[in-house]
Amino acid sequence: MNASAMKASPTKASPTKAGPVKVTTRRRPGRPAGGQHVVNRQLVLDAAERAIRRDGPTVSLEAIAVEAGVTKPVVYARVGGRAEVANALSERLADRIMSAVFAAIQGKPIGRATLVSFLVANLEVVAANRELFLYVTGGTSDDTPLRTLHLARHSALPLAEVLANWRSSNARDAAVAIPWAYGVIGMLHLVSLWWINESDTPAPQLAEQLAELLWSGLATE
Amino acid sequence: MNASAMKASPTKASPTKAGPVKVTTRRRPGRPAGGQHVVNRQLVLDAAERAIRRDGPTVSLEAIAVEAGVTKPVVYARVGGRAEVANALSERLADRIMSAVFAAIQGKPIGRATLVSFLVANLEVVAANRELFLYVTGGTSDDTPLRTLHLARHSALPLAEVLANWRSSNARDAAVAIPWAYGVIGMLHLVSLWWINESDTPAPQLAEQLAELLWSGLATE
DNA sequence: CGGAACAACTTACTCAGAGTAAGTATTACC
DNA sequence: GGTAATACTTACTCTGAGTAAGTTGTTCCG
Repeated sequence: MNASAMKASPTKASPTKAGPVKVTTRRRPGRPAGGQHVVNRQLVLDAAERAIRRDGPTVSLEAIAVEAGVTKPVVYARVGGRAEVANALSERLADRIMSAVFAAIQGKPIGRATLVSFLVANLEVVAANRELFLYVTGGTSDDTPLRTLHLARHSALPLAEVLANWRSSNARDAAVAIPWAYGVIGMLHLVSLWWINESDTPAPQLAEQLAELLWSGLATE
Repeated sequence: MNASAMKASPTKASPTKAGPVKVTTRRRPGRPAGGQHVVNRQLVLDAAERAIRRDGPTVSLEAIAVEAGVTKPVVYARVGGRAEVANALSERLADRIMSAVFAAIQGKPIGRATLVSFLVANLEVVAANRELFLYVTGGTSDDTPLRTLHLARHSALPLAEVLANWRSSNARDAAVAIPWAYGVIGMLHLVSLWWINESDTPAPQLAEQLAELLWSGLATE
């Protein structure tokens, strides 16, 4: 389909000089006046997000470039190839999750209620960034598993630190912190994937179920 | 008949590889005698696994076909495109994991020791199928997240059934079985990914750490 | 026994998208 | 005003997925 290539261009820089068409027409070559980039890394990534939300996880870099109002080499200059775009967006999503999480549990002591807040915040951010989540966890790149790890690390390491401190202050072995953190993030990862695709359980209820597993464990007595 | 000279060329002697001269001679066209396929679905998938182990998760379908001693359209006829190859291999890996798991916990009652056996079996199969694991969890296809779900489902649903029965027999709510199953599988998924890439903790020790989380939960007292 | 029909392939293509080399317009500097 | 630097675009190459058309041997029927 070539339609996607020409989709986002509103006007093809019409030669009629009817007026100052300030639309997101593609920049002309040449060094700009301000000495600054017109479309910086931030804006490219914003455009990438928009394109992903619109076209799903299979958007091409070309489409992202068009959405940003530039051409492919500019995307390469600002952020890099497909893998690096995905990595950058991974970090964005991880940061977004971490902000929501810390906002949700700020000041609270570690306990079951805090755990539920943590889980709900996670689920809600994923739900609000569905296409982005699918993009960074799948996409079309070669290194997906490594990027999954990359994304996970951004969530897991802060969590591991919290866990390690907490365990230490309770006089318990802190060596479990890292595997536990990856475990919890992995749990959230797959449950989120299942949830946004095949379940309509409300987030708080799902969080309660997960909290029951994580807080009390499987043991019945 | 114009090209009697090129008839005898066994293969194109792949220019890039200097590997094993195993190169199975490609079949000539024509209906075979037995009326059966010479290279069936099973053999194609075997070849795919071999190619993945040799070339890593980025093998092309072409390379898989060559490894199988056939050409691309045969691969398409037997198993399908890249996504379907990956799905089929996902099921293979999931079955392999499930066999190991059931062999490990057969007959044992559900308890902490059984949980550890379950986890160790999982980790060991993943470690023994490292490249395959990376292929099915990453690969290069469009639908990776959905295939991840596909792979996970093959492990999660049997587990969910076990959990549901166990919860019911203990007079506890069985509705948590499905989210818990996805949670446990997701935990194993990401921990495995982290483990085979960045950790050298022995499998039994890692399994113990995870078991501590899953069995007793985070609660300290 | 001699075709027509068919089955199982291979060859050779199309198509899309990632990544890059070369060209062009604009500004800055001396 | 001319030269260098800069910020782009155009236009390419290259790889790999997926497919259409051709080729060779087998079977079935008269």
